[in-house]
Parts: sequence; structure tokens; C-alpha cells
Amino acid sequence: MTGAGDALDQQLWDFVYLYDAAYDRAARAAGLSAAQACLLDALTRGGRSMGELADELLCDASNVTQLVTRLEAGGLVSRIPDPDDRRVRHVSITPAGRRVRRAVGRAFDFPSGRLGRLTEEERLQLSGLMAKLLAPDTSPSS
Amino acid sequence: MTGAGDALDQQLWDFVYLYDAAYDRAARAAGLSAAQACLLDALTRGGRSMGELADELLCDASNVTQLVTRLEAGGLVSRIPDPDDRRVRHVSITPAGRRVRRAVGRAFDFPSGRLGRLTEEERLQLSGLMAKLLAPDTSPSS
DNA sequence: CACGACTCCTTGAGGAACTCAAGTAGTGTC
DNA sequence: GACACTACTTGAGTTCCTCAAGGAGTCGTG
Repeated sequence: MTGAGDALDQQLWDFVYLYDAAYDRAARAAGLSAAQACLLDALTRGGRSMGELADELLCDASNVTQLVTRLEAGGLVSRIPDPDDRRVRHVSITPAGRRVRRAVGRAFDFPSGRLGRLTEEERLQLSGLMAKLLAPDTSPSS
Repeated sequence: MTGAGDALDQQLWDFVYLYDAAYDRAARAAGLSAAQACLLDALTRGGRSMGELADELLCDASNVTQLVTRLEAGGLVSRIPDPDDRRVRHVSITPAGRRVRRAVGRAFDFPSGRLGRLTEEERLQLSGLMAKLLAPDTSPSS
């Protein structure tokens, strides 16, 4: 349909496929599922409460409950009730969780391995293109 | 760890995240799961027999059995025994399956939407970079 | 031909991820 | 204090996925 663009479409598909597979392997090597690794990663960024995590991971709140329950059982995160609003539970990563997260990062060879093939200039090029692709959507919503 | 590369790492992560989410939405809009859409897509490329599909999808043969069973129940694919080797079953996509596959392609707005922001020259640049990243692994194995 | 080794697929059991519906506990408002 | 509302949990149910085991078919070798 897109004519000459098909080759690029295929390349992006392959890229994402490889990336996902590499991440899954890395997580599994550290004893986690990809979803668990994602949650652990989200914790080091913005999300803190269960609800925020659900928003960030684009999934149901009850799914987060289960993920956190399993991670908590493994001692990687802990639930901390919010003193100001006792409905809210903050999730915080434990030292063990931080260690495992770093292990995932180390095992995730995609960036280091593949990206290492590019020159500094090419990386800048790629970064520029990504910035353009990732810019917030400007299409009408609601 | 990688110094200035961290920003690019994050961009790629976000890119893949967006891509995956968009594909999942597209599949779901057509009444499929992402895994089912993947299988349907793999069918139009190389894979034909159950085993080949398992190889292509990087998963267990028994998983393919289940996926195909569900897709077959929906009339999107059909199993055809190989006359030369009766252990083998080829999977072929039905007209209905082809229709659904096209619907997924149409609903998958990521390439058209995001990639449309790039100029032809930028797309060529991106394609070149992807080619470099996707080239077969040259690291020693076994 | 018959036996054994091997391949292809399926079945069964079980875990993890996910969703939806319903429920519990806490907050805020009038 | 009753009401609506929010945050999380629980329960039921589906799909994806894997591993172990089994049935059926193929092929080489004596």
C-alpha cells in the first residue's frame, strides 16, 4: 500500500521483534518476566502508587495488584500505605529489587550490542529521527 | 553506564513501547490478540507448517497448536495434511483470514501515522540505520 | 520385513499476564 | 450521617506460554 515504504515498515517490525525478544531474555535471565521487569523499571521513573503504575503500564489496576503481589513475595518491592490517604498504597523498590533491576539492565544486550555498531554521528542521527517520531500526537482527540 | 547514549536508549524503549501498544490495539480492533495477528502475519511470509511457524514465532510447537486451533475455530486458517509426509500439517490462511489480516494492517496506524512525519530523505536515513542495526549477529556462537 | 531412533504434532498440567465485575475500605461533600 | 466517589483487592475466566508425555508417521539398518 505504501509503496517504497514497505521495506522500512518491515525493518521496524524486525527491529521491534528483536528488541522485545532481547528484553524478554534479559528479564528471564534475572528470574523475572518481561512484565515484572517493566514494572520494576517504571518504579525507578515516575510511578509510585498502584494507580499510577497502572496508568504507566497501560493496564488494569487489578493486574498491577497481582504483579506487585508476586514481586513482593520475592522481596523486590514493598507496599507502603500513604499516611495522608489510607486508600493509597505506594510501591517502593527494595535494595534486592534494585539489584535485580540492574541485572536485567546488564543482561539486556540489545542497546550495547546493536547500538554499538553505529558511529557517534549515526547515533545522533537516529536520536533526531526518534525525537520526531516520538513527539506527542497532534491528531484531534475526544 | 553508557553516558550520552542513555537518551537514545530511552527513546528506543519509548519507540518500542508505542509500537507494541499500537499493534496490540490494531489486533484487538480486528478481534484478535497480538499473538494471533503475528501468526496470521507470519503465514503470509515464509512459514507454512506448524513447526516452521513455531520457529518463526520463537515459541513452543504446542503453543502453535493452540493458536492455530483458536484461529481455525474462527475460520481464519485451516490445517492441511501434507500428502508427502503425513506427520506434517500445513497451515493456510482462508479468505476470511486474509480479510482480517488486512483489517489489522489498516488499523495499525503506527507506520502511517508516525512515519508520515518524516520526509522521504529521513525515511531513507532511518532505513539505512535500521539495516545496520539488523544485520545478522557477528559475535561468536558455540 | 522388523526393529529402533527420530521427527512432527497434539494433549495435559500448570504458571503468568491480562480483563471485567463485584466488593471493601477510605475520602470528601452536603 | 448519608451520599457519591476514589483506590485497591478479590474472584472468575481467557489467552499465552512452557514443559513433560504420548500417538502417529518416517527412515535407516540388520
